[in-house]
Amino acid sequence: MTPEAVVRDESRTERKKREKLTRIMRTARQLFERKGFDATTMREIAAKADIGHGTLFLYARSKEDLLVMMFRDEVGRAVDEAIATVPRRRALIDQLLHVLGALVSHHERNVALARVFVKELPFVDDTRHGVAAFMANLLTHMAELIAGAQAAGELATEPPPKLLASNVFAIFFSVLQRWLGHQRIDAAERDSLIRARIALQLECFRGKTARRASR
Amino acid sequence: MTPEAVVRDESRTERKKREKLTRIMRTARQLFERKGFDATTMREIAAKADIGHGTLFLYARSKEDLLVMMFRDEVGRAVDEAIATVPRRRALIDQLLHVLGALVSHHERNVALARVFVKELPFVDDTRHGVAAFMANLLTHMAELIAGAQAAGELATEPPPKLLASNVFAIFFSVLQRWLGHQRIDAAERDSLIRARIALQLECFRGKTARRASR
DNA sequence: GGTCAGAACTGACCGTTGTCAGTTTCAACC
DNA sequence: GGTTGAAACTGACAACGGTCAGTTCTGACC
Repeated sequence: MTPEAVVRDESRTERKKREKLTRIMRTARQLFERKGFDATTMREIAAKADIGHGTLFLYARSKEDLLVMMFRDEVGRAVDEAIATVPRRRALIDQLLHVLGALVSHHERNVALARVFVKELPFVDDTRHGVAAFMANLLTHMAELIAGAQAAGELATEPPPKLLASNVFAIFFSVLQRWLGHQRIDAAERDSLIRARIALQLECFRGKTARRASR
Repeated sequence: MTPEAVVRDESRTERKKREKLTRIMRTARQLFERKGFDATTMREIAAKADIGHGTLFLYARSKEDLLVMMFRDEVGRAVDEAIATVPRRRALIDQLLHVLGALVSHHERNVALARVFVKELPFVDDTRHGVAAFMANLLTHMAELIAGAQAAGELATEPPPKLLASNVFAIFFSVLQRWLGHQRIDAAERDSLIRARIALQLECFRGKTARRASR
């Protein structure tokens, strides 16, 4: 099924819905970025998107939901690009940080909005927007990088890649939460913490070559 | 300074404030537990605590804040007790799970409230209630358990205990978020995930005896 | 092209949280 | 015990998010 076919198959209703959603997302992005999350009202977004404000709640269950949908799109694209440009023949940790760094970079563009996103992320209802799919995609690719390092002998083969990827992401995410949360740490400390703590999880499983060299 | 001295030094204003806070917390706990978080209103809490509802906002910046204050107290006590009863001469992971398990047990009493708490925890303003102190306390004691295992030769001495404790907690917390968040996993899966993933972080640093035995 | 079921849409409405200008209470000092 | 400045308190108020009964649109079928 080509994209054209998809578009052609679309009924008028479906096309209008899609266009409306696009309009909503663009408007929301503009307002959230210009005025901030709290200062933007759902009524305002609806008015600027030229729909009744009740309609807006058919597309996003809540204001937070709207922001998560928006971020999921943007962050998803950023991560996809980062995955496509992972440097080959580099240490595993640098490859992982290449991907996770893309996430950080995106969040750095607007810390206040990122805070809301990161706060909601673990709690959104995944049946609506594809947050679960986004996470699954990210973890799968991280697991592939890990499996690659295992195949190359950089890492011991015992730990299941998926489980290790989950741990690495959990560690990363906790630093992200700390950065965006109450404890105001600066960018430098954030980055060095991310590296040090992920290294602590990977280090132990360093391949036999690496381990012998270090002892 | 004995507690009596503290009480004696207290002015009438200060005593009334303290009593009012106690009354607020007790009332909030009752209502939150009976009716749930959303169904309880700030006006209702204020009325039952016999204060103007504007006053309530002098004691808790928001409704979420109120819940966090309440949980911080309860969970703090639960953790302190767990720390005091850590089994000696057991594997490190069992000791850590003894403490973290106390947290889980408490949250199991009311999952809906725990969800709000866990969602807010990384983002509360730590200058008000002692959330930062609570976390510092927990991480310090976890680090002590780790240092103990290192001294006993159960664990390699390279990893800084504090850093390792942070990682263990991050991993634990991510499973907690997943349990309370969108992906509904059951208690059994939650517990086995917690154990497996923390083991993955600790395993690598198993002391020389243990490592030799396992190879 | 007429009919109809259901999907999409709307805005008046509700109850909420959180604010703030004005009021009361308090303790320290004369 | 009178004065006073500040801290604690209050509830009318504003503005918001979210709901839902009623309305409009749409496309499938005869």
